[in-house]
Amino acid sequence: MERRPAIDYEKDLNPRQLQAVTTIEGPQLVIAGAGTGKTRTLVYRVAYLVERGVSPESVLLLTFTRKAAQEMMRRAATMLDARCALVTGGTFHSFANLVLRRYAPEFDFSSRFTIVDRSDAEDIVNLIRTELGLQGKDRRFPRKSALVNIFSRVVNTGKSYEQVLEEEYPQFSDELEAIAQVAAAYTAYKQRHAVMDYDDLLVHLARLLREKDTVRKRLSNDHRYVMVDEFQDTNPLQAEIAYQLASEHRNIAVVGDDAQSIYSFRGADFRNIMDFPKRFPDCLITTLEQNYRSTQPILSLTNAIIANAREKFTKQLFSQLPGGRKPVYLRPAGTEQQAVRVVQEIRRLRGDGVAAGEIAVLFRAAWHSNELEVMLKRGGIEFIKYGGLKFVESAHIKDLLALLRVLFNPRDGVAWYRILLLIEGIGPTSAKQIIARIVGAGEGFEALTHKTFAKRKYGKDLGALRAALEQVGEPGVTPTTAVTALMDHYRPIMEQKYDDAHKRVNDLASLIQIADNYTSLEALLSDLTLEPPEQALAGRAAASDGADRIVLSTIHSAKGLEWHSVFIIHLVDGYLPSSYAFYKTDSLEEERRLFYVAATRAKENLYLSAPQTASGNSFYNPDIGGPSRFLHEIQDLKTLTKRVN
DNA sequence: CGCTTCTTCGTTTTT
DNA sequence: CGAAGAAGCG
Ligand SMILES: Nc1ncnc2c1ncn2[C@@H]1O[C@H](COP(=O)(O)OP(=O)(O)OP(=O)(O)O)[C@@H](O)[C@H]1O
Repeated sequence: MERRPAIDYEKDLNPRQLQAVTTIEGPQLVIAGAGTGKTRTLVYRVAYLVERGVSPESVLLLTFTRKAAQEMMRRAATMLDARCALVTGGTFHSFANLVLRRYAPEFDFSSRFTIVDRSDAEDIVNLIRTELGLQGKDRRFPRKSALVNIFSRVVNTGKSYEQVLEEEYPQFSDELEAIAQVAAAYTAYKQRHAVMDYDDLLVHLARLLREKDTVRKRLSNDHRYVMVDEFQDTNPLQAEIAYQLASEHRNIAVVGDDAQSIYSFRGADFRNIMDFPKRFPDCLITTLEQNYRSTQPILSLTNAIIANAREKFTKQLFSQLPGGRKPVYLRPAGTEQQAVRVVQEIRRLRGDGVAAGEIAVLFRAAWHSNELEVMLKRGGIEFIKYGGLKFVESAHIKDLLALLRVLFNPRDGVAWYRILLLIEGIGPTSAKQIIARIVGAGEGFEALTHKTFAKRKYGKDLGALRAALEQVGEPGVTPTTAVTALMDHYRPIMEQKYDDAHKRVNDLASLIQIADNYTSLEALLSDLTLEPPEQALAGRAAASDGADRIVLSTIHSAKGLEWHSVFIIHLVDGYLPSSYAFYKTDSLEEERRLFYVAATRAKENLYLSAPQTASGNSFYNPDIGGPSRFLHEIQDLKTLTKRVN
């Protein structure tokens, strides 16, 4: 076992952190501002537990976002010795997936379920909507994306359909009954076809814990120490899961910052964090005020940003890090000049020896970096972009994945639908008939060569499909073998379908690379949905993995991370805050917190860029105007920042 | 079934 | 403005 120097807890932690780390029994809440060492407290606590003989597998670390989960698990793994790499954890969704693979049969669900992403969910809902004949020319029925949104809102907020419709979709409140009907059919479909959407993972896990006492006891006893990072981002469903997991021992430590709550759109409420002490009146509450990430000039600005929030628990932070430069305030003439300016500044930082991986550009919405990306490419600067069209969302990858999915779960109706529509001569009607035989009549692959279909003009193609699937489907195939074989089947189809097939072939090849890291098809498929390679498609082929590159990220995805130098671009009313939030107080408050999260990512350098003119999304372009109101409202902006051209 | 043409509608963030 | 959906034709 690799030896690392013993941890000196008293040296590495301040007294309050130390108390939180060494209090290992019972409930506790750490509520503290950005960069005060909340995650550090958690990972030291992991080491402390393991050092005292707690088995690492019984320590469970959970959080909502993938990036924060990765960061948390990565930091935990570097502690103490190799044992710390064995702690369980990740996102709530990935944990739910693991548990449900084992316990789904408890509620009559197949363990070999596949996980559907948003676009699959929309496709299913669309099928149902057509089948139920709910669209009419004079009828204003929600489109598929709205329906899926509504369903998800209901699940994540715990509100009723009635309430969600009234509050968020008043234009559809007449359709309550029909919407509920679609929802019921959607649920039935998912059970019949053994598929779960993202929300189902949480719903089913919560239900399992709530209703199956023996399972709850067992899981709770398996995970004697439950810890949740970024607790302000958990919604009621996730909070319930955490509480149930701790039900047998009450060893639950949660850390969070109400000022960084930015996921209300999926049911998180920053006030929820205050429910913890209500539920556990005897809990230890730790607050932290010293920031160890940023220099004082940056902190003075971020304190000023959050000071304008209406409601907040956390206090002013201070830093003892030496030196530091004032945040730079840029006012480029337009968005193109902004991109040029940022590239220029990045070059300067690189010249000064700042590593590329220590530089990040943050923004509100994925498309805000489009211009900058062009400029960076032109300048030969490599970058990683988080957000935007992902590798697994491109049509050809989805096609190939559909083939893998039916191999793993032959009942997966959406996957079949996608595969069948690729065949010339098969449209929605034939596809449904064929699927009815495969799944409904339980015939499996054999249905593909059933005499009804064999004599139709696409009979030969169905036969070839069956042969391809059966050839791979031998027990014990490795994911690599499966992907390679199905790629041989799919490639000619792709070449016929897409003009730019020669480019797409590279992506299929990267899928083989990815598959190489897996030993089971289940793990490959689950990961590709739950933790897909999040790099946008564009950069994939060019960039060698692990290379040190500039990061472009949405603010949401930057949560929990830190960089030496951070740029926040498009600090313009209409972008940040998003014009969508202008007229809702709560949303505006959340937009401010978003700005706060972005600014608190910076260790040494912070650049704020507010272009003087910014054309919005061309058509829907209201109120995009001056610098962000969150800059305006800061009284001492002039002294807190350095204006540079 | 697969194609074209016309109309309508919503617009952000994540798993 | 662009995507989704309705409608119509061969
Ligand atoms: N007591 C300490 N001594 C030295 N460095 C510390 C201490 N506490 C935290 N740090 C460092 O400060 C930085 C921020 O810590 P950490 O990421 O744990 O904060 P956080 O509270 O989780 O922040 P956020 O809420 O913004 O994600 C890290 O680089 C961490 O190593």
